[in-house]
Amino acid sequence: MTLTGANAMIAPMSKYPFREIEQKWQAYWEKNQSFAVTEDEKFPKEKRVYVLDMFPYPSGSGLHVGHPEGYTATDIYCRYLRMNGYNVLHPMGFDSFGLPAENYAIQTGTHPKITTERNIANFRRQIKSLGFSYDWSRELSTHTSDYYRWTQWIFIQLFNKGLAYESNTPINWCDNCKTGLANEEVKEGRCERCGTAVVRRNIRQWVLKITEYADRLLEDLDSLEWPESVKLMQKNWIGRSEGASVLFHIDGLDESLEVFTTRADTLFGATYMVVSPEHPLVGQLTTAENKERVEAYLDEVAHKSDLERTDLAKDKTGVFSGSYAINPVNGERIPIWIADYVLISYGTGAIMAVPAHDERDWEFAKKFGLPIIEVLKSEIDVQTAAWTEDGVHVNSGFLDGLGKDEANEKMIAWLEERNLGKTAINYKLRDWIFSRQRYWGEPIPLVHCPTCGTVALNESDLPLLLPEVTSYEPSGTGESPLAKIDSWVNTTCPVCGGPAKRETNTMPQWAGSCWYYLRYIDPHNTQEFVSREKERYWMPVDLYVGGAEHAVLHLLYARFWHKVLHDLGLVSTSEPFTRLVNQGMITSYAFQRTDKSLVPTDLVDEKEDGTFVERETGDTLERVIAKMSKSLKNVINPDEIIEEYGADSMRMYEMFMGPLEVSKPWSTAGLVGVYRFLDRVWRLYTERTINDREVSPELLKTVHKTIKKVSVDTGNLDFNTAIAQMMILVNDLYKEEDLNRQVGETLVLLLAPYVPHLAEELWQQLGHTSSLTTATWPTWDEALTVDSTATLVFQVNGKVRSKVEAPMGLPKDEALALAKADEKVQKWIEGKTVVREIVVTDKLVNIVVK
RNA sequence: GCCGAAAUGGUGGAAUAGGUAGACACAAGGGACUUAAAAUCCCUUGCUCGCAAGGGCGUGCGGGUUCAAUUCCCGCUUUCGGCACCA
Repeated sequence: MTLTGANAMIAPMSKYPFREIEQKWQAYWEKNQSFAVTEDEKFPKEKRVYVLDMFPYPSGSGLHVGHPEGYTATDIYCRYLRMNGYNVLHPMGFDSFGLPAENYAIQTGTHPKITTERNIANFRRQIKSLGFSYDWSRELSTHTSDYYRWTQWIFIQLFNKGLAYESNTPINWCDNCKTGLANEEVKEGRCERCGTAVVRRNIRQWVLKITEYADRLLEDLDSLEWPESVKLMQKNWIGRSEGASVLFHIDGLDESLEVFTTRADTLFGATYMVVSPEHPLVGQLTTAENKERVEAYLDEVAHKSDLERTDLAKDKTGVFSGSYAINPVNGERIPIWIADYVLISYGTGAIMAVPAHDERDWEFAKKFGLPIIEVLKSEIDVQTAAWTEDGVHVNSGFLDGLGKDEANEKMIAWLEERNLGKTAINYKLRDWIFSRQRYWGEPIPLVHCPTCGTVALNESDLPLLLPEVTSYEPSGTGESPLAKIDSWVNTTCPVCGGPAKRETNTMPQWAGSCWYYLRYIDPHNTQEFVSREKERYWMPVDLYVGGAEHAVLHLLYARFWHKVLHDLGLVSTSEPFTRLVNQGMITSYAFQRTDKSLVPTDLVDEKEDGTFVERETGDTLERVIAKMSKSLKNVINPDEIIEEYGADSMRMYEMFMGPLEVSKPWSTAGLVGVYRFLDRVWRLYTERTINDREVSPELLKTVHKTIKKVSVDTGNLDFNTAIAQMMILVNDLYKEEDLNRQVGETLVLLLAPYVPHLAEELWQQLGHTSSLTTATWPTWDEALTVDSTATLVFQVNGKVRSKVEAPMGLPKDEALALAKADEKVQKWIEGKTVVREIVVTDKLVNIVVK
């Protein structure tokens, strides 16, 4: 019983010697430095292209089949561009600081550098085994001091520009492990390692002022050729909203509460206010008789995990502070409540509540018996539900009868006149918390001096090396392991020379990936992070391919750094990545019981009729598509695929599966189909006579159509349809007795970007002594791609009744006559009245009858 | 809940300035070769009624626009991805 549906291996049975071929040509490319590029001035600007892959984190589990998908796509594109006369920069490297290596170090005591470099070696071997045309002389890893020296240097530029500041901000804290946790270490509100509920704890952090760039990060999105969905995600993440800030005086206190609202026009309906539990005025607002209850509430909130606090389904909670604010439009005294549905991180941390027209405010008002006043004419009773649609203003004094925009404008003008409010803009985007209390990251190159304050290291003192430590455990105080090394922490101030202490925080993993694309341009420069001239030669990145999981954070952070560098005059472009393509995820098949639980693939049998059963119980299972995961035993290992079928099959199959951008399930059976195709190609050249006998006009047409389709599709990254067309050509060639040399050469050239090893080998067997890497892409003759006849479809009332082959460009009246003369058509129009006749040249004739 | 993407044969997918639905491949079936099997080559293959000729149905579901809808419009359903009370 085979398990084809579960991706069992199917041993190939043929002679196509992919192992020897692939080893031979990989060695050839390496020896000849075939893909090393220089800033050659003979290429004009428009013939220089920078094609970038998102570099991988070298994890211990090795390359996933998802990695080669994007890498193959860019590789094909690069090889295609080179054959079309472009100078192509195509580098690869490793994003090698990061949590898994550190956690492994904590468990085993192995230095993260050792595991990381071992993993890099494995990744490099795996990537090279696929024959990608990277310029390996430019390889970089973010954890090396040659690299992070410049990451630190860029940080100093940000610091000197006033874009870095210290702030106490909450982090995820595990009381048991005595350590801060990254978001990805928090699973369902609990510590991933020990299961303890995660609490929030304030800690001193370095923060970068990305919000200062919010508007530009938003506006410049319009200039980018990125997927609309990614642009939209970034837009929503930045979350610009226009509204007004309004001041509410607090009754009996010499203080005001400022709120941000997008609907100042509903101010007459504001019946209470809410401040976030972390709001700085909470203490002052709380009156003596409410003190106990407020404190109990604050305590309760502090002990809630983020999960509990942000659970949308939960009941609203809150407590009355005892204080009242004055609604500026009508002088009403309205109660001030404290509730955790108001976030300190957005707006001012305080809101005016308009329960009649806001879901959340309505729920809260109902629960605590607060008044609900309709101010927008509603189609429902606002006492029974919130009315969140538009309506003309009622109960709103000078706004009555007005629509939303007009009322809003009038209200803001009214507030401005009295100094009670003004237009305001708010962003969801928050400043970027940039420090981590970790070992395996770039040390932040700052020193805390008792006399000079916090100062940056001199640039000549970079790199600030990551010191050796004896233990990778966090310090237990929330500080990084670096804080435990007195000899490292105690230093001298770079300004006054007096005793000072080093910053012990390290940078987040994002730091290295924020600028790596610039370092590839000039990776061995010891004087600058990148030379001006080289930067101008290559930037911006023309095509950037990677997973959609980086749609927001990495791409937003990198854009932010790039804009800062641009403002400092250090890079020439205002955006780093002109065109972005997200490759889809490669999923796998999984097997589902009727209760929707999944069964690991190795416990499934496929029956003769193609259905699947659970081996132990014999129950029928449904085949579904799921992410590859270790627990489901449906992970495909690229090494095994390359061993069994070769790198060329792997490359071409991943491109043939479907469009690059969509997610698609891996099927080893499908891979075998591509393997068979390559084997057919091989035998075409090795088992047939190659001669110069003239080819038939039909075959010549297929050849030119193929050149055209493969050229256009490859340029558009539509690889699946390009491959299909090459298969059509090969099928046609199999109908011939021998192989025309020129046609054979053309096919090899078209195959070259897709299956470079096989193509090089065939090219050599055809007698060429130079590598395909310098060959010229074939051109097509448009005249030879045009068909002489077209299939005319005859429809009666929109239904296809007959088809004929007719000469191209047949005049409409002749086409119509042809249709009317058609026997089958006549049968359908016989005895009926023709009411309309539609002729589409070379396509169809539609006769409408009654 | 909100935002986004998608839904086409047994399977992956092709085709949209509206004009032959199912290219190419997998799987399945048949044939050739073979002592036999594998490999290879050739053929068939959306469903359905029919001996056939031929007909009917068919691109998630329900409507609409049109001579003509996978494609455009309105309303749903489901799946996947992202975000989490954003005032």
